[in-house]
Amino acid sequence: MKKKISIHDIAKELNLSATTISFVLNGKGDEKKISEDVRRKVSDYIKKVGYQPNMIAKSLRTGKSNIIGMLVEDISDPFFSGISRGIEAIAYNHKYKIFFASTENDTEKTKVLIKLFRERQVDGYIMAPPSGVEDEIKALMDDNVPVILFDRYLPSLNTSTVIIDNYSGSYQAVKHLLENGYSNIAFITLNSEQTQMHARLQGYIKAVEDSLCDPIVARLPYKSGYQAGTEKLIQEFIKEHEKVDAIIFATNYLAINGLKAIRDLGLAIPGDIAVIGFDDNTHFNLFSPSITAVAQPIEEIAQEVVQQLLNALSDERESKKRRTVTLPVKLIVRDSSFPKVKKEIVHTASSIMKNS
Amino acid sequence: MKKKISIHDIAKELNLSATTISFVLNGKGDEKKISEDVRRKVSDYIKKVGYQPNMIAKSLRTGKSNIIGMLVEDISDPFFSGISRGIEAIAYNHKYKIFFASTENDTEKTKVLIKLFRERQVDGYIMAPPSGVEDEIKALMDDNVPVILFDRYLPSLNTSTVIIDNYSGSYQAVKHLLENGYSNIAFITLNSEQTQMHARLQGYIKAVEDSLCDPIVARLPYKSGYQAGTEKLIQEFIKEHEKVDAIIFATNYLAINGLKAIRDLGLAIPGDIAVIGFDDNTHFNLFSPSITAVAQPIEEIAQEVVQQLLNALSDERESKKRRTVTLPVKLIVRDSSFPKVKKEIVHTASSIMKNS
DNA sequence: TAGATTTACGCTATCGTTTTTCCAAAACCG
DNA sequence: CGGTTTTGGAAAAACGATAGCGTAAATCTA
Repeated sequence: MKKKISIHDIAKELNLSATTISFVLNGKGDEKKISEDVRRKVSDYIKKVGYQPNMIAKSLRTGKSNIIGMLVEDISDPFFSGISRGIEAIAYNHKYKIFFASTENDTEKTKVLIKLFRERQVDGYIMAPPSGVEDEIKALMDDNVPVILFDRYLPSLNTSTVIIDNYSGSYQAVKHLLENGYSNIAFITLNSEQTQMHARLQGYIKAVEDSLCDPIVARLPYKSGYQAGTEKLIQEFIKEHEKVDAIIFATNYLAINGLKAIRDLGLAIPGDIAVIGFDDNTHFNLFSPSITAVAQPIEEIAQEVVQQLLNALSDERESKKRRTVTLPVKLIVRDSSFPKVKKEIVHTASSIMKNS
Repeated sequence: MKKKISIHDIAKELNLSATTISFVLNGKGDEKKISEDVRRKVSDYIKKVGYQPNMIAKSLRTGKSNIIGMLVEDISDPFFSGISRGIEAIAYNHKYKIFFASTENDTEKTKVLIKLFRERQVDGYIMAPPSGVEDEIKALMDDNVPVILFDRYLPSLNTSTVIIDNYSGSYQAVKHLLENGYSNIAFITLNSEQTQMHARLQGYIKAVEDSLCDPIVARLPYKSGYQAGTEKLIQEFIKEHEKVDAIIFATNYLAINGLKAIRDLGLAIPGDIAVIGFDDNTHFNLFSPSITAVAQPIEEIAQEVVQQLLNALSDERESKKRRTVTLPVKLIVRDSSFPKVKKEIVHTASSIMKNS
């Protein structure tokens, strides 16, 4: 590896002190009254030899790394990778780099990751945390390191948070199905106490109860591991609940497996079962039928998260303030929740025929 | 921010020298003959106060950052995020962290990113490079910094590379379609000279010519920006080529837009047009019909890339060797390329009827 | 028991910056 | 012209850890 050129090499070459080079480099020429002459000499030389400052040394000295640590559940999940993309782009414009890592929702792994990030002196954190890392996050905040949570939060902690209106998302979904003539609406979720999952469930329950119906809920094990397992479980659930005419899936992962399950059972959507997914997917409108979904505002989440973090980063006082922003969701109506009406008529007709 | 505890603080507290602490910390106790007694004292104290070494200082001193820079086209693209996920996981086990960034296939942005990474003394690079960054990559290699390319390579550069057998992928796709009775097979690709796109096109052309057919190729502008634009272009292409009975899309992005185009034209798959996508997608088997695709071995690519990089990183000599690994692809046959035979018969029958 | 060897650490320079303090010379001021 | 400011920059001390020597004390050797 070729010897990299340092600020001292430049100083020596130009018969100046490292201090002066540093000032010029950092645009403190005015403040520190460096003559135009020297400034130009320095800039020219730097350009000529292609000098690149050593950020590591800089970080060591200043205590700032200009790195943001981002912990998500799974970087290859479309929701998280979409948000990551947005965040990376904005951060890049503000001279921040992002360290991404996947927690896999594993508390221990997350702790290790936080430790790793701390060792690297990351300036701020963006996380979709698993439960069980409250102490670590608390420690960060106690040390005045900005932390922004998104997607979910930790109830016992007062943090800055960007979430979406999960409750309303489910509520809207149920209402929509009811309006379209579905009356036995099931909710398939994960057996998780994470806040976003909880809110989605509560929104569903409230909406169903408001309509004087009974909630029908399936809570699938969280770490089922194999997709096949999830699909099987959903199939069983559907078979055990014959009268269910609509299902809301609480996550994208569940929706995909649910669609497989429904397909493999030979059922029609929305003829036999209407479907709504939570968290939209680029491909949902290509499915046959296209899939109705509660869409999360990916772009806005990314923007809001970064904005909050940058604020906290730039202003000590600001970082003390903790605010929770709740972004609205949007129900994207497609064919999988098409009004049941027509179907009903046919149905009724055939029933009549049978009954007569 | 609370004052962080340093190795010297520990030394002072325990009446030892920083050196000793460092040795214990780095497991050089044996080599440097540190007594069990001292070792325990140090470890205990470290655990007690929760000391965390400052990687930045360490990096400055050692010249190694234990960071790998990874440049992909778009971190939110399923292909790239899938690979990133795999790479991150493996690297994590080897104490390496990854810096991800999206190049957006923009040469200038890529150059800036490489510069940014260099400033941070990144130990090694993994890239799916746009064209035009040959000089920067050359400079890295000249400085003995390991670089592994994947997905595509730069013909003018002798680098370590992990790619897939794009040529064979297209070839197999064409053969498969021919076997299933399709004879007017079009290829829709991007107007890009990137190696992977080029190989895919060549494989298609060779296969078509081997079968004494004429290639029918659409090269869509690379940066069409809007999806809608791409879809429109594909629609026009289809309308202009009535006899085409099968299309191979050279990328996932094209396949998705192509499917939309076909749907919006009211054409049936595979009845009117059979479809094969290059690069499989989790959702392709949920589409109706399910979509045949050439699948890339995501896991293997990630593994191979990291393995090569780790080798180069651990062994100076190894890093001089440049090898290109070509991984096989796999044609996943689904319904969108279902044999045309039956249809043909019906067709013929109806033709006869019409003609008679 | 003198000298050699081994054991168990310590000293200090160093990595490349930034930052605080300091200083000579020039400029200004009445 | 003596003293005060201003100008333009230098010197040196961090930042936190590591590495190359160095060395005192303990143990061994003959």
